Amino acid sequence: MTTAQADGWLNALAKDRGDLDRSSTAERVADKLRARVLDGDITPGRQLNEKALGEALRVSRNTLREAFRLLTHERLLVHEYSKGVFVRRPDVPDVVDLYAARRVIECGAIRRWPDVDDEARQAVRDAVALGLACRENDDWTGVGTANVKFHQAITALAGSARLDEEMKRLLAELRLAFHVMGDHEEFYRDYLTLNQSIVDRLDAGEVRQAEEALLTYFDRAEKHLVTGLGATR
Amino acid sequence: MTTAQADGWLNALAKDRGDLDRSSTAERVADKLRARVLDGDITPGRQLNEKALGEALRVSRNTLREAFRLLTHERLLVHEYSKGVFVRRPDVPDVVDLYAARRVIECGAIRRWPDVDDEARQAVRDAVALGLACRENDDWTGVGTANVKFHQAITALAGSARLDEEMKRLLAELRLAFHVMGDHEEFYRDYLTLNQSIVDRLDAGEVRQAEEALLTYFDRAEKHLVTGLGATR
DNA sequence: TCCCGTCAATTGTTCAACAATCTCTCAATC
DNA sequence: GATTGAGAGATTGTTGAACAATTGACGGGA
Repeated sequence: MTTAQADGWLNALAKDRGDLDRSSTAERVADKLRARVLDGDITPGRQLNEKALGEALRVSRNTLREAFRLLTHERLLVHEYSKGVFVRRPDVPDVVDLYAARRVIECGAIRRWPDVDDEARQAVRDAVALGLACRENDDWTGVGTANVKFHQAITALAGSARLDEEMKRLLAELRLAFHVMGDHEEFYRDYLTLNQSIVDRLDAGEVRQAEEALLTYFDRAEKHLVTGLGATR
Repeated sequence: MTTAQADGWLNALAKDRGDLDRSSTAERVADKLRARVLDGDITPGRQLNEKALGEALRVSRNTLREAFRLLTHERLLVHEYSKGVFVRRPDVPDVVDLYAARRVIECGAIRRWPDVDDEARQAVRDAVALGLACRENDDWTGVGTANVKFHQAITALAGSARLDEEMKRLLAELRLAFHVMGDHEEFYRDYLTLNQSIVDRLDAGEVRQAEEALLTYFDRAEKHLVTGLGATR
């Protein structure tokens, strides 16, 4: 047996284990593609050619196809048999589905507010503060990512890593929808103040009202996207 | 243009389109493996050897690896770099995480009861009825699957296909946990009566009480699994 | 205009090969 | 006896090539 002190070192090391986990080539390729897709560099609906992409990234077709599989399961790509993979292009039913899911998950999570530890709560407050700071500097991209952080922090209140993962996927998909209709960043202005009011109500112990405000946010954002997408067809 | 009658044929055919969608070999392989894993034929923790499995199923390693990717994303398998894939073996933190997610999703979904159409409600009632019928015949496996159907029907109240998919994954993972501790089917007896009371309260318009009963179910099931899993180490 | 082959391009699938990595065994050492 | 190190064998990671199957576009003919 080791000493208690040695155990402390071991535990500390165990925390860093993640850094040691090498990733496969397919995962690294997926990382690169994911970034391109989420930044809108590869526009929704566009096909990803296996041969061309494989040569550009210097990986074999097999490895590239593994990366495609990963991103398809993240719903960033869609796979049509014998046709290839395309960047997902969310439509109106998709958006409705996504917000139905968000309403359930985030409203369910926000109710846990009184029960969770303060670290989780602080993450929610920090996200709003970050958004305010970014607005101060007219950094609207920053406001957008802060908004994503806010909703991830809300989800984290539930205390489920699996739910956090799913929310990450849902938000990524919504980002695609924004790209389809051409990201009008000024809308974040409204959302930011709404987030602020949600936190205020939470801190005032008015969880029920905070949930209502959250639902208002969802209604507004959903309508925003639905009308925006409807105009593109 | 075709006649209205021809359009009727077309619409009828369009419904069968799903059957025509060929699935890739990898997906069919994944289907077979999924069934084996969920039935407990391949026990949690066991490694899946690429060469041996590929020869047994008569598919190439590449195709098999694609199937592995699919099941890994469904959380039925875990992939360790340079080591291979293993049947997931949920532990106590996994179970806690899973139930945290279920609490949020299913409680959020059940609140939609007053708003949803009757078809969705009937699915919930049918699942309970199916469970009762199976118990009548001492078909405890059937009671188990009816219980799964019940919770899927609850989730479906939210009206999000994405949420339904996620719940399917969560429940599959829980099935693995049951296999780890050795499925004691008699426990379903309690769950069935609890489900019954949930439906009764819903039909009485007592949504709030139904949610409480659901939470009771989660607490009991979680404790059941946690103690069961704790005993295995 | 519509129908129907033809053909090039792309994807689906398999195979073989080699590199990288892990695991097990067996000594050697302290 | 416990630990360390080297080496062999097995398994996975990745690639490139090959061929079959499918798609989509092009153009000829009615």
